[in-house]
Amino acid sequence: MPRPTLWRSIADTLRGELAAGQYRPGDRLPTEAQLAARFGVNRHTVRQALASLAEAGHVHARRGAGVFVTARPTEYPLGRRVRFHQNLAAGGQAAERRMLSLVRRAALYRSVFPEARLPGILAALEAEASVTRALARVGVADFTRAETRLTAKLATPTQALHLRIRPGAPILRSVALNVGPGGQPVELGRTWFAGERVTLTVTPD
Amino acid sequence: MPRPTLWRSIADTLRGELAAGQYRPGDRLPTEAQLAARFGVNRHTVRQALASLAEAGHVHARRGAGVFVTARPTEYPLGRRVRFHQNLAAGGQAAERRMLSLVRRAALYRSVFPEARLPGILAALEAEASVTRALARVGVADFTRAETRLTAKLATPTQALHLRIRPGAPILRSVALNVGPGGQPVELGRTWFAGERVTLTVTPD
DNA sequence: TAGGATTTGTCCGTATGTATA
DNA sequence: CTATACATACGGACAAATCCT
Repeated sequence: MPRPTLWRSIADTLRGELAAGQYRPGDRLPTEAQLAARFGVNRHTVRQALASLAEAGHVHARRGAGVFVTARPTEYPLGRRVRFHQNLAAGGQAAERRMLSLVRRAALYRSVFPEARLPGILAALEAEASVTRALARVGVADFTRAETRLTAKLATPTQALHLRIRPGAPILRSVALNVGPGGQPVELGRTWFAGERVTLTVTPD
Repeated sequence: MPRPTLWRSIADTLRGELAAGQYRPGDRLPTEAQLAARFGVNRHTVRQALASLAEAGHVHARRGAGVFVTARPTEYPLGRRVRFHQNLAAGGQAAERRMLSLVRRAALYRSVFPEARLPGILAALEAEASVTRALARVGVADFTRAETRLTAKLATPTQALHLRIRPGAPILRSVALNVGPGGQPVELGRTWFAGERVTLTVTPD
């Protein structure tokens, strides 16, 4: 449990008001100065709270305009076409970059590879930053997800550190079995998602 | 394209040095004060640059210890080529029976039905114990899961009571949109699973 | 084991720039 | 053009965690 700080409690309060529907998607929040006056703190303290809400995808700020409630919480679709929703934040390319950076730190993974079946996979993994490219290097041109198991856990301190959430926060654990074209297992991947930031979306074909 | 700012250029410089291997995973960066002196800026400006690197998963700070290079960049493991299917509904296979049995002892339901589209659904729900049979009674012979959104949460005291877990335990929230044969929405079902007891399995068709 | 030095985290205040309304 | 509102950058002070003697 993280120590209660001013900006954290302010963020919690605002998040609660967002969840309660006090502000609806697209609404503009009070200005930073107004919020600072309301909570009796410096404007920078409010900014830190707003920054955490923006990081979680709940709001987004537009210079000169205000801080607006994000249309929808962060979603990650698991459908046949894995694409990021662009209507997430009404900002265009800036929103896209923010989304990508958000995703990049919203999950942890640990994979197990069958070295007996895939000679040279370890060297390939060291040479390539991408698992996909490493698999391609040892002859697995394509792979598909054969099974995914999902469960909810609490973040350990180590996981919280890497996911940039607080220890004990809810996380989503995914264990996925990826198989090659012939159905042979090529990777058993465990992934931990920051549950408060990520929503997995499953859609049938 | 973001305007070049001081903290951005500092972050770019540091990111370049990380990429160049000047600092290796696990290494400690110079202190904020040292970096501030090196770049000739205020400590807070360095902090903003470091925050952006931390957000991207490149470094992480430990109070009293320093700022360290992240062991492994947090790469998103779900590639765009990975296809997901979902087998939690519409099949009547063994997976569904297992699913239902799990649900019975470890999950809570709350459903929303479009009464305007389904006249008599409320009466049918009162008469039938099964949602499926209630829907059949008002003319929806079959329905499929159009979309499922999954996220991890913490159990509220009320949820904990019903799920027989402790408050604050991890739970898996599922929001499923069920549609009829014509694609019309027939049920929006929210389900909370006891995360420590339940594993959802997603398998291709 | 104790305590002081180091280092990051939080909070305040002020000033100025830049985009928006 | 003017006023508003967020963004950046400066500065100082203290708290909290860690490290080292």
